[in-house]
Amino acid sequence: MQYKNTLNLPRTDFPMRANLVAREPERLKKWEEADLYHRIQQKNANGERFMLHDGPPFANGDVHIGTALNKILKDFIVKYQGRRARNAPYIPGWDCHGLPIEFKVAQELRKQGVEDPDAGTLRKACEQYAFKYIDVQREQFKRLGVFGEWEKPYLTLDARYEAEELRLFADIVEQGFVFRGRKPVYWSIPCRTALAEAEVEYKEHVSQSIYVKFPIVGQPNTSILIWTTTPWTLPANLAVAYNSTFQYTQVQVGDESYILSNLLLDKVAEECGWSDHLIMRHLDGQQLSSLEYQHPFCNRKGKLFAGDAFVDNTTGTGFVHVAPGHGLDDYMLGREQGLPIYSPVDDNGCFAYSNDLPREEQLPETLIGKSILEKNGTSEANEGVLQILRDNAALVHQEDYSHSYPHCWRSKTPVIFRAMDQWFINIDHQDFRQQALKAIDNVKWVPEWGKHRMAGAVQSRPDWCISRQRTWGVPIPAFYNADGEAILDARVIRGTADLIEQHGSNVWFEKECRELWDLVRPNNWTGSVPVSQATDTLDVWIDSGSSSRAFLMREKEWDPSPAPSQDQAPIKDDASWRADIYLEGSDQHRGWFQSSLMLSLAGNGHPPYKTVLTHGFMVDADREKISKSRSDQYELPRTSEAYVGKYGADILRLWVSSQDFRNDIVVSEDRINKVAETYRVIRNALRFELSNLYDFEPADQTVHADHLTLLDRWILDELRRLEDEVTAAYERCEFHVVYQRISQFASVELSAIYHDLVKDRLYTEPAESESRRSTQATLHRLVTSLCELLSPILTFTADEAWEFIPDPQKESSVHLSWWQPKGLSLTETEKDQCDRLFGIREQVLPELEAARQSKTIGKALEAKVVLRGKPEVLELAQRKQATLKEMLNVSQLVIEEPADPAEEGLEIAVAHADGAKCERCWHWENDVGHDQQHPTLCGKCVGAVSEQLQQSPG
RNA sequence: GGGCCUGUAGCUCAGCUGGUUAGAGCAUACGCUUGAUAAGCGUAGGGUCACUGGUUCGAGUCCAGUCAGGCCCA
Repeated sequence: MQYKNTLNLPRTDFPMRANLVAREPERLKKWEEADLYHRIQQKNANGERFMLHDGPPFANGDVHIGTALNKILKDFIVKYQGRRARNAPYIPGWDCHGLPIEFKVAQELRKQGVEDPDAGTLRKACEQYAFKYIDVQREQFKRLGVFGEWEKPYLTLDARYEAEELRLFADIVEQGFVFRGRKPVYWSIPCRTALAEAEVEYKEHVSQSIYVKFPIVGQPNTSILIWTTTPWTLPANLAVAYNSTFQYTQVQVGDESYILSNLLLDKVAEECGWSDHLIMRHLDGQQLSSLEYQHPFCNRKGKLFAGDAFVDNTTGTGFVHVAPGHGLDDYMLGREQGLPIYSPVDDNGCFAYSNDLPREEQLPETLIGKSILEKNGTSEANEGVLQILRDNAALVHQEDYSHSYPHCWRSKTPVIFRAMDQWFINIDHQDFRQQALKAIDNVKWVPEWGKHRMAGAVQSRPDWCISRQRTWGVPIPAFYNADGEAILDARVIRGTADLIEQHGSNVWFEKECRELWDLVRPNNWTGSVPVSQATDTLDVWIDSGSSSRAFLMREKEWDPSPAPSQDQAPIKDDASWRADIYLEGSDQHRGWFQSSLMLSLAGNGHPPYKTVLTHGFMVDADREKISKSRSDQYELPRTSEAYVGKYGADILRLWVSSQDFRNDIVVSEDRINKVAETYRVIRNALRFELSNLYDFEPADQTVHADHLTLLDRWILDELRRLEDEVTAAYERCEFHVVYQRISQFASVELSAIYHDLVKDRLYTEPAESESRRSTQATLHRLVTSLCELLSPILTFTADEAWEFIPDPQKESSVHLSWWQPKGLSLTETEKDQCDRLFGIREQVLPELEAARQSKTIGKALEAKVVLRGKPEVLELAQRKQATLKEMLNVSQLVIEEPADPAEEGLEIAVAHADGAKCERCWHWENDVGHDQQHPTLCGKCVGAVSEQLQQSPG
């Protein structure tokens, strides 16, 4: 007879192999058909509100693995909150405007032969492009198992969004934050256009490197020696920068005396061919700051300032000529020191007078009209300046200098830096910077250093340049009058917002000025009449940074989830619209976190968030940043799709959970493979539990907690601890703690101990026996709880396992289930008993191993363990002998008094078990063969088999 | 160059306010099992806590510096 068939061996259709890549899409479809996200929202509609506000990714390209990480982390939080019955919607967003799209689209249009598209054409194409990638990314995000309002995301190109953004902007304008100023931008002369960083290509270029004498006022024949590689910027020179940490030296060369950096002296002397220069004295920053110099060919004087940030010791003379209209460092220094942003260059790239200085202090007339654009390697402007320097005997040295220099991506010519009129937000308006710092203090930052970093960023940030000479963005609703003066008025902006809400922002670019003005002009307008509208767009950081107004404050319009029922009291807090949490990479301290804070604080009076959580960046296996230039060395492209396609979303999600995201995140195949091992351990533990519940009906077969066996109660006490710790970790968003705790619980408490020990009773006891039902009731609680605890992370697997749990009462998906603790607490007595019994086990296990090593036994069931000790030592072992025998997993346990009564402690002996091996339960028993009908069975199994035969005869 | 942060076994993490021979899990090696079997169990090895110096009776834990790496700024 096949006694194996009389055992209650595990059965389940829950597969051991996950095959996630193939199976996950099926489950996604199922969720979609069931409208699962909305069902969760319905169920939690009356729960406590928890709003995680999505930082909108840029609608461009495939989802990068780093973006996937961000979305998965957000999903952990939202899913956890939902499982705790909180009303936690997730409305994803997309950042749709901006240069990368415009740049890409312009290239594509050029390929189609459209050289200079008008604004309307370009914007239409950009919009299409953005929508295309919203679709692409939406599918990729959904594939990750992220739940959300995918079909109704918030988009920064949405007319409603743009309108609200402008209304927020109007409020800020009204308060006087916005002013017009000048700032240098990249300028392409042939294209007659400003360029953004992304439109600039760095190429090798040969420039003229020159040392120029700047005579010191009041010290005849004494000059500071400056260095530049752009002679044409000299007419715009207004200052000289030194480094206050360097030492400077005055040297005598013939009749002339020069001041320069001590460390660069030898190099300069060699280049200039000084053979017998004499060091006269050393100067420090203090002394330099009191000097004044005469411009070498313009009728004005300048001062020296410390510019430690950009004056270095590797090239030049240690003095950098400063032209605030022609360089970013120069501009910053100029702003600090209150210098004019002087840029005597017109749109054609030719020298021209400007309004920023009195005419008599400006450049010599002979230079006017000379072009900076290079032809065959030389430019009129450079040559003109060099000639004047030579004429004035101010040129000390000149040579060719090859270096990397920015070029226009279209015309391939070197770009120039040129100051242009821009709109700015004055960060210090009405003490705003201090207000912002105070607000930062009242936000919770996780990790805490985020606060310092944010404060540091706000402290040092310059005024915010918010205008861009671009087309694909929200227009700045400014006009110009006949005198070229700009008109920026809050009422006009609000009028424009209304217009845009109706027609979209293309209307601004498509309508003639007069028509537009008629539509947006305030009724009581008394100002000048515009002749043209501005074509600048707002910095895209204004777009996403306005989401507090455009999304959070009008969130009900974006979130179609059911509203809470009437009986809930409305929230009185006047800042109830604030998001509970923002979660983005640490780069956003200077990006979205900051733009959102500044705009919301200025426009809404509050920060937009209560808590800001940051995650680190992805790095390679060798902890270096992921770089495109090394992409061919990587196993997989760094896209979400590549990883999902190879491992499945749940492995990717588990990998995200496995690392402390506040630090850098290491991404490598090796790492993910290790996580996949953990996944298998967890999956197998679930499978074992499910496979032993095939004949369990929780409704009428469950065993009350009080009647469970000690071992069952013990594991449920462990489960309670797990539930507490995991829940606390979820609350703190420490998902790596969840991962560690659950994976260790699965491999130690469950697999190595509990599952291993209860197999015997599950398989060999009669199906209906109390101890088996007790264990099944316990397994049922375990697997239910594990599915719930895992569901935010293993979104697919937890739901898959959930379906196999026998329970007619349960929700149709684990994601609809509110967490109920399934653990329990042992009494003090029980706890003490368990501690001591496991203590004995700890001592016996090594002895069993020794017996195995010496081939006395193979598996533990072949062993007989003899414990000897004083009665008081063995009292518990005696009382709980059956439990202890089970815990040791041996066939025979003998408890004896010691041969020598003086002997202290516990003596352990292991021998081969007596009797014969029972064919059915594999225990070694002395009563095997006592039954005639079942000569190979032990007495217990004879009983079990007979019972079974009676119940199902035949 | 500046600001912020990180650096504990091959990997992922613990290690609270400084206190006995630095802990888990995974991975590895070697056994056992073959009734969770492309599974399960056991045992073992593996760390000068990045480095150097300091404070202290005592430091992975505090301080200073160095090195490596990350984000941001310049």
